[in-house]
Amino acid sequence: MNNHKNPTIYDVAKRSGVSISTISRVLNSPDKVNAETRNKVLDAIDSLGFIPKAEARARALRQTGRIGVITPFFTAPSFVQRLRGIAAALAKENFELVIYTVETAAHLENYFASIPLTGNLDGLIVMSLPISDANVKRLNIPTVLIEYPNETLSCVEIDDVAGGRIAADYLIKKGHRRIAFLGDTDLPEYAIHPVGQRLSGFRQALAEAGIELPESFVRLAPYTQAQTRQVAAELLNLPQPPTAIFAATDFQALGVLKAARQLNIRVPEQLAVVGFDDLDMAEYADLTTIRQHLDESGRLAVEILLGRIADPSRPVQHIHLPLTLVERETA
Amino acid sequence: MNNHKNPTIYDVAKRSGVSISTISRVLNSPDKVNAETRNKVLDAIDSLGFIPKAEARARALRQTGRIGVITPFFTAPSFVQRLRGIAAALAKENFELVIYTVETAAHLENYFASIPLTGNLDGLIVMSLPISDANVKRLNIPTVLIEYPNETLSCVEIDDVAGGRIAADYLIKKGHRRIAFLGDTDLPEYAIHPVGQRLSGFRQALAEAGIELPESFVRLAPYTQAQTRQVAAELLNLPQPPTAIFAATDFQALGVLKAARQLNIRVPEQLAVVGFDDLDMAEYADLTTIRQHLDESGRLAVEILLGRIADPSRPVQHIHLPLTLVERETA
DNA sequence: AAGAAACATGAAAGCACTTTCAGTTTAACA
DNA sequence: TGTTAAACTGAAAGTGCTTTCATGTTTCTT
Repeated sequence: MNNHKNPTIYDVAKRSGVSISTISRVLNSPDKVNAETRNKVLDAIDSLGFIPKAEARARALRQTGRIGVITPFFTAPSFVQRLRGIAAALAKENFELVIYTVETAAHLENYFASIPLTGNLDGLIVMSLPISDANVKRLNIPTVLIEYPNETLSCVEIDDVAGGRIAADYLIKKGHRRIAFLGDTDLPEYAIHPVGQRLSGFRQALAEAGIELPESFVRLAPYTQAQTRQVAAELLNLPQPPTAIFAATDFQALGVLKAARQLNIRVPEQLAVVGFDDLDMAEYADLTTIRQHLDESGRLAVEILLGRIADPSRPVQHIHLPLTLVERETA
Repeated sequence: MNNHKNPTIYDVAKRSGVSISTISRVLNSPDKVNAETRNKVLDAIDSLGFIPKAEARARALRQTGRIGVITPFFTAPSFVQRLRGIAAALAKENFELVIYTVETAAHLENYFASIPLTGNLDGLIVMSLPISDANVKRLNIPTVLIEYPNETLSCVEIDDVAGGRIAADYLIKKGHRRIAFLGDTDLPEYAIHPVGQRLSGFRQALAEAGIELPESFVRLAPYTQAQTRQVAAELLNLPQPPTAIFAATDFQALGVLKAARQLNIRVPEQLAVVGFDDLDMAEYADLTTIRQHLDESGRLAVEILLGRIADPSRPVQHIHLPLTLVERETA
């Protein structure tokens, strides 16, 4: 009857003509069962391909650890690259990787409500997402935050403000005076907004150097190639166009490069472009950019987390990953 | 009494003065419970430190709400894009995504040995990895293969041979006669080799059109930008260089474009380039390519898998995703 | 104000096993 | 042959949770 389903110990019992108790005994204390009966049962188990589930589960939950990652749904390449660092570090340690992608604020709230209770995890990494103090309090497992600071939790932070400064300083040093900013507007309410920070560092550095940043030079575009190109083109078609553009994201920097190419503007001679992230793509495009060590940030988060799991008494760590300028051909 | 033990929902029920059904409800469908009652229950849960036992839940539910994906370690962007499709589809259905990354053959074998026993998954997706008949037999949960055919398991297949033909036919139609192929050599023993198939389709189509494919026009390079560029440059520096190159992968197509740019070879006027995959990057680079609907393949695999989980009597499905040529600016 | 519809809750029946307890065999021994 | 201890085995009572069904309560119609 129950032919190709998942067999239970009832099926085995029927098949071997004994009661379920005996099956259970064969499994758990074989010596208490008559050898003949035992063999009959074992045969039945084999022929049915029976796998005792509870036991398997128990073993699963004990032997291999599970760590969860809550991440914005990975459209942006930078998330993926961080995730890659996490996966790499985890694979080495024989931990399972459970991924929770969030697409709405409710989604996120939901995860925070249920994961600590029911997630069955040994540790949690929250990637590029904000977490309220209330939710922090609810967390009953070791947790590491990436790209979001918190007093009581370990974090791997990126100093986006400093990143903005680095970009500005570099462009200023190169002699540029008309420098524009291009960021993204995709700011779903549940996400964090590093772009704003990058802009603010950028602003500060320009101000300190006594360089004006007209509002027409600060542009935001949705996070798509087409729209970024469009906005970049507007910038470049200004009567007094910028001689340099700092894009808050490599992905958008690529859009700028593309727009420049279409307008026959030579890079870096007529237009310097600096990105942010140092995605894999940046190397392909020879993009000068601010590297934030995406892979590394993931790896580091895992390291801290596993340390904490192994020894919960370890102190909370707040790590600031250094940003570095990668000088390539676009600026 | 049961003071510092592991509290159960019975304890919570007693503490909050409601029945266990209500506890279960606030855990699983909070909106079905009066807010006041819910808060009482939540308080009790908090103060008891109650954590529902996953095993009991899984037993009652007869499913775990977790589906696993075995994937090659995601260096190649195409894996990630497929994964994205999977994650998107799964999140909608409220399933957890557990990722197992494979880096060695032993690793893979290991997963196949342990996952059926211990994985405690409702279903499994095996992405771009081969699976032996012996391992197929061991699998005791619904499984869908991506990019690898199997008689007894559902699969989402890519017709790489046809893809190679499409590329060749297109370039031939465009008038090219000296057409080269650039594939990758990173063929770890555990992985599948779609590039070989693409080459073979490409070869066939050329042969049928009576066009010669000299061995010097078939080049393989490791899957890195630098080495791809190098090999592409060699191809382009041949005394009789090709007028078109079919790269087995978008990632490598980008390398070719880059090499051409460095050699001041105009694309598509002097050199046509066709890629394969249609990665996000392809759009940025305006690359003409063979689209294999990566996201879609992931989504589809999930759909089939969940269908099978819901109703195991559904027949095995073998889906061939259509390949389409996306004509952009490089050929 | 009566009846309908919508809500909120609890009782109880699973789910797939484990374990205790008591009954039945069997084998050994006088 | 009759006892008896040892060895087996099954019935049944858990285990912690979900879910259906039924019963009470509200709230809404008209």
